[in-house]
Amino acid sequence: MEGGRAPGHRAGLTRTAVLRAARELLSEHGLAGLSMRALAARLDVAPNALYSHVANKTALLDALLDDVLAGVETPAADIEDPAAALHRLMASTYTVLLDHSDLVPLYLSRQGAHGPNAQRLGEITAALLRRADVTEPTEALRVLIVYTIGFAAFTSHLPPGAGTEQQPSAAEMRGNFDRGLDWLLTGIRAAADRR
Amino acid sequence: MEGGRAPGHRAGLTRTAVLRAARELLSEHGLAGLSMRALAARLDVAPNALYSHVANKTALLDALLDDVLAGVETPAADIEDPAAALHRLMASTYTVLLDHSDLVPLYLSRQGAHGPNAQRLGEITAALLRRADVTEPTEALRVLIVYTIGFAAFTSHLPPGAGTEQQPSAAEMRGNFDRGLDWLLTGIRAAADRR
DNA sequence: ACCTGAACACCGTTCAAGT
DNA sequence: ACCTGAACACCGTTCAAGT
Repeated sequence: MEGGRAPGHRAGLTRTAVLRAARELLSEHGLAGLSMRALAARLDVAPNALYSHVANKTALLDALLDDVLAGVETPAADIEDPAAALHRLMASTYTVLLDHSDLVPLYLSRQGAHGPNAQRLGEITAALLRRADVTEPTEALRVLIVYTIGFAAFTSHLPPGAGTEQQPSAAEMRGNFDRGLDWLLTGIRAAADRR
Repeated sequence: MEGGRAPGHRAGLTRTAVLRAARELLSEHGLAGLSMRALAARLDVAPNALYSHVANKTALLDALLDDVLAGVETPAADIEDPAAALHRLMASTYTVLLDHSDLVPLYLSRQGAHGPNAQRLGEITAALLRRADVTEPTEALRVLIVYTIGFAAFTSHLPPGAGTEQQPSAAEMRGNFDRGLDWLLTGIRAAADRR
């Protein structure tokens, strides 16, 4: 009687609740811990009840992937220095991906997300590349995306105590990412200037 | 009596035979089809018999990963143009990875292979970077490896009939890879020249 | 419309026992 | 040393049935 939106005695499961529980399960137990059965158990529901709210596990994961990208910091459309803005945009993407490192392997196996957030980021990046007079903005966009997700995938799989030659620390990888991003953007602009 | 090396009536399983069967299973049914049970069935053996020859599934996959790298074409140690040799080496790696596209996701989740073949390739690449007067050969090496495996991972997951804006064809991806590799090597050399 | 019980067709791995 | 039978503790998904 006090405003609860579930009138009856049913579980009152929601798609939103399913996705939230999936995120919690993921951050607590990793990708391996996110099974449909574990998810159902956490929601006090039979495993197959989930299929009333998500088509299947793949669809659930796709929704999770696109949601994460909402956290990427995007520059204003009329920013002065498009080259610097490109660096910041990719760096922010890298940060956000690593904040959800359990999901990173999935970005790779699906070639990124494809929901509304992913689409928006792609358009912003393409616009910046055009404003930076890059001759092949479509190719450069793909290279930057692959580079960023690939690097995040490598970094996300580091074991907790790392710092050897074979297993660099996350901080070292971050440094490598930034340096490589500079090299890439330098090379892209050199090609544009040469035209 | 005619030279068979298995004297008795046992299966006569070998580590080599297990690995070979795993490669066959992989190329025929993909990574999802490579289960320990399917592998045992193909070898007419109980599932747990495999554990006499490989420690577990992870060890089996690690061996598979390093084996593939034996196919990468390496330049002579005294090649004239180290920059061009670097491009060819990474391009050959990309080709070899895509020839075994089912394994590519595994390279990522384990940050490359770590067997003898992987080690040898790493040393050759590092030597080329030093000969090209790159100021940070270790960082450049990691960036190149991540770039190559990352790109292969993207390409390897393309659905058979591809060619749209969202889903480029494998040929387009190959072009993107080469262009991006040029950009990267250009940026790396620009940093070296600037010093 | 949403949820349950039960089942189907699988996994990787371990253990005790045989030869 | 190598293999088997049997089991343990899981998976994702579907189907028929209930409310």
